Amino acid sequence: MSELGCPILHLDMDAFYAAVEQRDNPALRGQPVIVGAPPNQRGVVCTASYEARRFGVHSAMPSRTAYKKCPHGIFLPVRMDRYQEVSDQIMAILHEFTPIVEPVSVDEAFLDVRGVLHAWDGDAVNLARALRQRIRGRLDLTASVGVAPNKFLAKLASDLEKPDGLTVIPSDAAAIVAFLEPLPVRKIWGVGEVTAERLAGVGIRTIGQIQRQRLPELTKLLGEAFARHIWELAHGRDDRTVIADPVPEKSISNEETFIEDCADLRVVRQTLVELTENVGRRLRNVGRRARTAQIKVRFGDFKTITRQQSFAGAVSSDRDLLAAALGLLDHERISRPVRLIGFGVSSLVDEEGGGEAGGQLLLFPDEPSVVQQRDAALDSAVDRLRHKYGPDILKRGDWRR
DNA sequence: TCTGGGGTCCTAAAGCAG
DNA sequence: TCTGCTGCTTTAGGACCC
Repeated sequence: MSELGCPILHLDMDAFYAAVEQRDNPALRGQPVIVGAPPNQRGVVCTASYEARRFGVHSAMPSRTAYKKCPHGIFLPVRMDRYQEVSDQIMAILHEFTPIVEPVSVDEAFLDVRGVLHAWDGDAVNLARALRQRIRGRLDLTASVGVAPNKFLAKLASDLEKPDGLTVIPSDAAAIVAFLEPLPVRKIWGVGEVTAERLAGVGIRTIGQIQRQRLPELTKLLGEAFARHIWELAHGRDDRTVIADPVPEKSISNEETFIEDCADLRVVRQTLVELTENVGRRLRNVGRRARTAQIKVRFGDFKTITRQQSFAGAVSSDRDLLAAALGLLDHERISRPVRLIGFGVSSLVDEEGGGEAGGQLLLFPDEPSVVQQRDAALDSAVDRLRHKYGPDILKRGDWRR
């Protein structure tokens, strides 16, 4: 657990996507705004404004269901670029308060403020108030903030008085245990539907019941590592630190759900080609190579399979990625309609170097092969064209292995 | 009845090597 | 040569998060 008196802040923007839309277009203020898939298509709600939530609409709900609950709702598409832009402005403001900021997502961050409290009379609540005021003043958006001795409690706190809330959990171990006692197990970060069901199966529904449970019993149910983790959290103990350095991505993927299940394998293949090219472009953009490629296929009944392949070395060319993607797909001999197709890469290494297995096997290790040089030049030219004129400027023809 | 997309992390099984 | 053990890696799947 972080030392008592060294508080951590968790900032969570209120209904972020919807709030940005309402701010950018004042005509939407006070309206039930629902950001996500259109109501007549497959897809879910990303964010609902508080006006829409009053009708029972919430994130992750199918858009069709949201429409039934709130037929007069204003459905808007996700404008991720815009939210990312506003997110950058928020993170810049957070950095005005402390250098130790860990973004969790576009609308959430942890702050370690122990080194800057002297400027706020030693009181993190003063800092938190100023932080919320500055975000509201400059960006016209509201945020909820939790102040607590560790990350888990700070996150829990920020959620308690949404929207526009400021909640403090003091550093008193006994008070913390008592505070957690009546809360449902789902409030523990990492306990989702499945784990909650499993716990309910042995009569555990509140955090207090976990506190009173013997660790070996919990281990039988959830496994060693996970049981200990949630047992510690249930007692309000969490020693994870706020990490300011951005962690490089460990995988890159792209997937698409068809508007209707697709029985035409040629369409599935063509979609896979486009997804793979997109992943390849992003991979090269961040200057990395992949050692593993994976396809994902979801069928009409929601059964999902993944198939993966490791490369002898690390690759980043469309030629290598497409060969892997289509090879994996063809190997499956798919004979029923496909709901979703996806492609992803993992085990990423830096473009140059990457260890002894970082590059591909070469006849002359000091210089890339002619084929590799040609592929890299081609990919680079295509990437530049697509960056300039959009992703649809070039379409690959009949791609064969 | 409906269930997106992009990630991370964990687990279990299987294959392989010492 | 066979068997058991252990540890590592790969693969597949699943839970969870926003």
